[in-house]
Amino acid sequence: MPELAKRYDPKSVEPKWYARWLEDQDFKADAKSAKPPFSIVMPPPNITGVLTLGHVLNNTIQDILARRARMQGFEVLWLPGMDHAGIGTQTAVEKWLRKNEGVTRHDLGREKFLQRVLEWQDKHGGIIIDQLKRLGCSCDWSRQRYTFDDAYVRAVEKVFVDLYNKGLIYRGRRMINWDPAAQTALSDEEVINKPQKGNLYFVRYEIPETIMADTGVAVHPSDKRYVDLVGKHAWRPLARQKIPIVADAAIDPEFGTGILKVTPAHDNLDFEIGQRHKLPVIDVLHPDGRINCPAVPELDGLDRFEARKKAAELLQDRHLLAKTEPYENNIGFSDRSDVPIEPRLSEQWFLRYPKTKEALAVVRDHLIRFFPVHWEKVYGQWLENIQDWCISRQVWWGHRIPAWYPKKKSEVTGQKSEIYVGLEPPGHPENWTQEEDTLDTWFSSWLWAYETMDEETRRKFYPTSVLVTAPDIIFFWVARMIVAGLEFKPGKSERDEDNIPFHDVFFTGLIRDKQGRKMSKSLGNSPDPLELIDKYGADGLRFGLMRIAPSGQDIRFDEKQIEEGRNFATKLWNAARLRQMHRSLAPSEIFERDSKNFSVPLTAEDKWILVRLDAAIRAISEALDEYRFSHAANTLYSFFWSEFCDWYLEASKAQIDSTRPQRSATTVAVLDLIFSNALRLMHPFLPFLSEELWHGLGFEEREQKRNPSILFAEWPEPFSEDFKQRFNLIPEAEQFGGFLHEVVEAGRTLRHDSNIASNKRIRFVFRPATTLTEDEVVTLKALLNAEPFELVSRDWKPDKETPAKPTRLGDIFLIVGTLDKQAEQERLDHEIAKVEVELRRVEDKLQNKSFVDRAPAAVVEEHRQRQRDFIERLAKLKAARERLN
RNA sequence: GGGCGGUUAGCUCAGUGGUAGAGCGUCUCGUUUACACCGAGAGGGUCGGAGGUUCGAACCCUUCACCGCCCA
Repeated sequence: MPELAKRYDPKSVEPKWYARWLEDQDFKADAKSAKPPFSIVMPPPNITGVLTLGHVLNNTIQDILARRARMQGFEVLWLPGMDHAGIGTQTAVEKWLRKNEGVTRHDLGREKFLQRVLEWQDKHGGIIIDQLKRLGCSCDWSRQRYTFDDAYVRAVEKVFVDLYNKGLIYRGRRMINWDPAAQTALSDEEVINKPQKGNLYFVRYEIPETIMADTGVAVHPSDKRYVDLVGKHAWRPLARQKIPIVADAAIDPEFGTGILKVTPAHDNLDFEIGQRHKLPVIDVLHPDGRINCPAVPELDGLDRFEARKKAAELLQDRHLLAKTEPYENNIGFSDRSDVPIEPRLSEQWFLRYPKTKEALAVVRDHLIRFFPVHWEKVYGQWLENIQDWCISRQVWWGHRIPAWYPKKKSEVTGQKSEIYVGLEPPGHPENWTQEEDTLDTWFSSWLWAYETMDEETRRKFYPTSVLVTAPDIIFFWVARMIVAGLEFKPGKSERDEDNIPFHDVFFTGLIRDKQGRKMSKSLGNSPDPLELIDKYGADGLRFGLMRIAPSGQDIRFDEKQIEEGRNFATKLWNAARLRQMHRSLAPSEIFERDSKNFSVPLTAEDKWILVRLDAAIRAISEALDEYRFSHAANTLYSFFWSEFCDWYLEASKAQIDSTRPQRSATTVAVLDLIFSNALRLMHPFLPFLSEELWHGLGFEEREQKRNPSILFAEWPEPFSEDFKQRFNLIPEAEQFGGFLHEVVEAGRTLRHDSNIASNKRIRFVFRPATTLTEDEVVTLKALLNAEPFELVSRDWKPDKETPAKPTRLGDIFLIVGTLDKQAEQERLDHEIAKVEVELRRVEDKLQNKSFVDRAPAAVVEEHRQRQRDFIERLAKLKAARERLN
């Protein structure tokens, strides 16, 4: 084993190992393997996207799951890929073209424009894949997929054709959400409701710019004020015309005047009212949101928001506007372009969702488990109120809808639809025009869980084990994938459990900035993960992020926490260096010897750290089983740093120097056992550094026969009962270790309170209440930096001015020349006060008869023990205080 | 309006009925040959409010307040 460099440098470690893993094809999944399968499909990032902290969070979690599963002996497939992101990519390219060439996509025409998008994709696409590699993602890159792969496109088209033939996809003229900026229809899920301050125009001329499209006036049927008016007509003031007054139960008599003008073409509710009363539908908007109404020249051509003001003015001028009141209501905004959505009547393609009942059932019955579980309810509510999905987009960059319309109507005969839908274009293509629209990007990604796999891969790895995603796409993607799995049945049987896309879904939190704001490009509050990797290493970034990623909560990001991740990596590195300094001491195999009769005398510290390791293994495994990543990371952190480094490693220095060879050999063996387990526990979180140290400390030769990489080392298991018995690893051993540490802490407090620097050797006297072994004395001496460390008998009495502290193993005294009497008095008074408070609380409890009678005996005994401890401690403290007088 | 989270130390958060915790920050001391990206020590909280259940509540129940998210 070569000597480890003095300082940890991620840059010289991380690329080296990633290249090696790729070279050895360690991430490649073998569909023919006999091992049990574990699979994840990556939520595909956008082809032109760059790595964000959200990706880092999401993919680190997936990598942790994949790496741990590999160590647990699963055949692991982590399938990566990318999404074409229809509207997003098209908008980006359009923007670039407008800025740099001053042309629109319409100037270029469909074919040329798509050519430009492809060029753009080749130039900017796939950057994120390299970034994921820098993060350490152990994906099977040989299976990387794209929603525009030929086979994938074919699959999307086939699904469309099949659903059409089943009657689940249809074309219809309906109210849809129109995005005037992107100029396309959107699905309901792509509309975000935001409260907006607006004006309420009386009589409820809330949006006066579309007043020309009003085709009726409605009141509530039981509204006495207006009941006489029903059936009569009113004059529409702009584009003057007679319109009917109707009664409809949907009107809220309390709202405004209780009279509603009905604009069927531009409001969902109005459309429904219009349908009920057979009111005409007049569309007065251009697709880009400008008014289209030559009958009112003052408004025609104006933008919808300018038109609103102008229309109010016109009404005002004609004395038709009673009043305006400020008023707040929810306005739908486009998730894509963040402009207000315009409800609009339009001819679009829709999907009537199949298998909604089944989709509800598989989650309700926990065939699919959600983590955290409360997302089940959100999912259920969406499915129960589901509306048909508008799947067509007036966008060019996407999967073109495989539908054709006849050029001449006369050629069409019979009642059969005039539309041809099929995988292949119709015969005599010259007589047909293909549908211009493309499909919603989510209509392609809902097949992602299985269309990314070939037959053989699917047989082995579908359904996937777990999906890791952010909760904001629970409807867009998670729910629709479940529906797709149940409808298209890609599994090995017809049964639901073979067709669900995943068994578990883990929802991550959203990453927010320090102030709790969402990260966004416009706020510029999103740090570049690549810069963070440069600064702190990928391991540092991963570990730092995992420690603050609670399940089910949003995450407040603070770079400080990534710094802590880096610090932990450095701590690990340096601890390994300490072990390596003693590399002349051959690794011992005492823990591997199988004979039940074999045993070595372990010190209290040895036993203590081994019990703590056992607890850490247990806690980390349990936490990971429940997707509690921050809990696992924090357990690792405190075990390795606060327990192993702070106590055992320090104590081991004295033991390694022992003149008894067996003692130092045993210490080395314990050190190695801890390192071996800790490195393996850390590997999913810190893949690079754990691999580096696995080799640096020589574990690749000692523990692994088949594959030298830690990637395939065995995931640590809690100790067997046998093992614990053999080495006497019992709770009492752990407790005793804690008592020893209490002595050290007491001594250090005395030292500090007497202003003696920790590096100064000083005389301590210990008056034990129990027998200590030689090893324990050596340990105490070393940890206290005592010289000398004197053991005295029970009748030893300290000088008047000797600071003392009682502990459960005995009393410790610091021997100083002169004592700061006042400071010592203050210290003792403070401590006495604290113990008195504690004692009073325990005694109050014990004096409560119902507590003693009704609480479990063990709890009562525990309190009695505490009472005895406090009384003894108090007596000693008071005696020490007396001496000072 | 309906639903879901949250409210614990200055900050970020753990803590599923029995001694209130961690990291960071603060204060004091220290470069003892693993580590100053470090070590040692200290201070700091009536667990959002009010009721209730219980021998015992940060934790369970009811209710209120405030913050955030989703749906209508």
